[in-house]
Amino acid sequence: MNAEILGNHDIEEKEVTSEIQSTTNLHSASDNKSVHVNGKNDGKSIATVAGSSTRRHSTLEDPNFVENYFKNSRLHFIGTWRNRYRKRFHGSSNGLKWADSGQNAAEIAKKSTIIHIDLDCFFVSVVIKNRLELHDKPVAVCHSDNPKGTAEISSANYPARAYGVKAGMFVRHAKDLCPQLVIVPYNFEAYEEVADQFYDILHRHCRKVQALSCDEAFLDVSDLSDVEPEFLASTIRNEILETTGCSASAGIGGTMLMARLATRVAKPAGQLYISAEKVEDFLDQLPVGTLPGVGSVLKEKLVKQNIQTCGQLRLISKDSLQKDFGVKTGEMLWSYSRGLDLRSVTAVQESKSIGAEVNWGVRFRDQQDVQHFLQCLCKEVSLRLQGCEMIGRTFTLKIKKRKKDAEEPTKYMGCGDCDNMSRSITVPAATDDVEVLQRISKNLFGSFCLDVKEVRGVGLQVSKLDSADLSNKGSRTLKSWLSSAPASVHIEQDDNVFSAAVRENSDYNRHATGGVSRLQESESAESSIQSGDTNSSLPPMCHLDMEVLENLPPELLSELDGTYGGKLYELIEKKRGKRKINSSSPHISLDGTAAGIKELKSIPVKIHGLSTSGEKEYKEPFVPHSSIARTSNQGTIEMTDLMPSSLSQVDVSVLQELPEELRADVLGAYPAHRRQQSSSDVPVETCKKQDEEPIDIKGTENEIGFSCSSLWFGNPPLWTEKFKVSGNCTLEFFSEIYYKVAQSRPMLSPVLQQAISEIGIFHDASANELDKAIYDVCELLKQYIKLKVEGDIEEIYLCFRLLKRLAARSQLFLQAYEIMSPFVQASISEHYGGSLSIP
DNA sequence: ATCCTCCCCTAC
DNA sequence: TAAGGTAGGGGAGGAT
Repeated sequence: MNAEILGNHDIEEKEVTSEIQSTTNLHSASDNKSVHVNGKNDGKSIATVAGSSTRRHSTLEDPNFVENYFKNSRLHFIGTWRNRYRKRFHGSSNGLKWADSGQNAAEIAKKSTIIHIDLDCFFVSVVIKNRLELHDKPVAVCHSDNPKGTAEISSANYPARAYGVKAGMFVRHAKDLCPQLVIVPYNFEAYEEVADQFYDILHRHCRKVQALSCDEAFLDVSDLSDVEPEFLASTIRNEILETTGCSASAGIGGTMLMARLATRVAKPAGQLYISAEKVEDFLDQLPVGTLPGVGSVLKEKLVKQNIQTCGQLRLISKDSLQKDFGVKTGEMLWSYSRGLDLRSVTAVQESKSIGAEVNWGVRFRDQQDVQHFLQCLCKEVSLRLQGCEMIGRTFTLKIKKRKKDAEEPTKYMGCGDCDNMSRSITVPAATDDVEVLQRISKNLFGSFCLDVKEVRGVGLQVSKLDSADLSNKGSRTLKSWLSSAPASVHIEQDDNVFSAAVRENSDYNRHATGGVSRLQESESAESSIQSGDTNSSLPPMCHLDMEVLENLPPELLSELDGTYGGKLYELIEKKRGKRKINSSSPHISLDGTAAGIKELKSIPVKIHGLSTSGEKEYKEPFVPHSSIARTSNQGTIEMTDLMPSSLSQVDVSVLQELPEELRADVLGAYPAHRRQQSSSDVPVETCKKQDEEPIDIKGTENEIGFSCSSLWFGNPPLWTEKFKVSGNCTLEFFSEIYYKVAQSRPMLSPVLQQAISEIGIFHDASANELDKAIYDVCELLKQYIKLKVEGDIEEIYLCFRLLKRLAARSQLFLQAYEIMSPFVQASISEHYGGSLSIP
């Protein structure tokens, strides 16, 4: 596509070349399509006919807004075209893949011949290809023909362009320029069909085809020495015209850069070959803005330096360009201005991210609207991931928020002038699961602390992708981890953990206690937190403590905002505004919640997929980070929370300051996976008494092949007794430590940590005894891994880091560590399809 | 140095 | 009324 699309009206009318615009109601099954024109053009275009009076244009009125929106979005069509193409042609006999020729850059530059081919004003041409009577009339593609409207022209044919009609222009403006302009609606189905024909033809003539868009491709014809490139281009163009009814233009050159530049000149319905000798002349007077990669911003910068043409650009040294525009950009400018381009024609690359966003028609009244929208968006993203058979680990939520003084946008239902913000989180195991996406996006949204009425756009992007079939298991496990809960607890599937917990009072108190115990990770933690009376009503907003609010985890804050009818964020913003803060900065000034957000962003444990390696993504668990450890007088919290929305993001003292019912809500909102984890912190018998699903620690052989007997059974667990009488002083020592630090919290990590802090160097026993001790420790670890691998991988990670530290001081632990490392990897791999990296 | 996140810019 | 998406790349700046 060349560029006729886009163009942001509210800002400027930018010249664009692409032609892809779209049109259409075609796929929509809705019975109320609009029809703009019926083949007449008597100088008056025919107004849109709406079939139903209840057309819905915003998130406020249409529960299926997201879905419908994408069906009708031209930009969505363009944006997703590449994926459709990939599916259609990838692996087919057309063979998008070819072996690397192994040429070096210089050879490529010398010998290559590239053809760039591009359909002329694609979106218009396709729609009018069978309507000859329109061919010499000015025609544009647009959603609506209302001359007063703010519908955007998506593509205009050449007669229309002669009047100055351009893509991106509002219809009313276009009609000012050209009153007889004929408006035709999009026809996405036809675009797909023509694009398929187009690529069929290209593949028939050339093996090396790189698809740029539905109407634009590069062909590397260097190997086709028996065919004259110009003749080939002309053959292809003729075939395209005959088959599709649409004209195409072609550029031919020694590099992708020159081929593409040639096409611009060749349009419409022509072709141009730029030989090596003519490159310099061609570039000399070429405006810098014409170069690919130079958009409006860069062009402005260049023009400010009085650099208008490539000839002028060539006079600047590479160093200077790199200094002014960055290393890569400077290099690009330097090369392109000389016609140099080292890129080679390649098949579609692996995708690095998948996402969906909506910045039109987004209007929310309250938290509920937001949640519904996020749900739909997550569903969409999840489906796209599944469609590509990908899963991902990093989730980025993008928000458009009305600028402080921005008025209602000129464009109907547009986003207008907005501040953009984005936040991301990386989780340990990749997923495509819609529920996980929902939970995560909800948290991320909460972290922005927005007045929902100001939101004008929302997008969710998933990156750190992995192939779904490789890591299937990991995804399942992550899902079960996130959504699991003790059997007796009913968790709302509508992801409203908050209200579910409040309804279920008894469970809720119990979990609240579990939550507290989780918070008291340090030795001398004391708890004065108790659940409050949940029956009392919420305190008036004016009684809320701002600091307390701002330290709540984002999810909870957004929940609370909901219970206050969406007024809470407004209040916070207002107070914050008074305190100072440059809220006009697009660089988010959410410092009030920064603590929680920081936690959200850092994931201490990471499993990297089988295909990735060498990633570093760890947070040192022993270094207390963020305000939690800093401000808590309850001791240090060692591990950050794996998942968003954890109570561990909250300073305990903050909890204590909360009004009782809020505190109860906080504890009730404690996420499901944490509750389970917490309950597993409770001695096993206690769990049983409470009728919770007992943790399976009885002697079943698991898949990896060890007996999971009972070392961790009981409180204190059996191993402590066994170690106490082992006769090995190190083991005895561990047993003692357990009683000292872990009795209230039967976990291994505090024991290991304490061992590290109490002992400098371990005095290992004699060889004989040592073997026995190693065996005992390994057995203990094995059973512990089995116990924790599903529900608390962080704990395993932490233990192994500690173990590694112990290994430096003790032969016993060194060997245990070496023996257990492969074991823990196998276990992690089995459950998550990845490995645990212990730096 | 090298990584990461949060942007912005660009193409289509 | 109208459907301002999607994805890659790069730079700034901070963490390690």
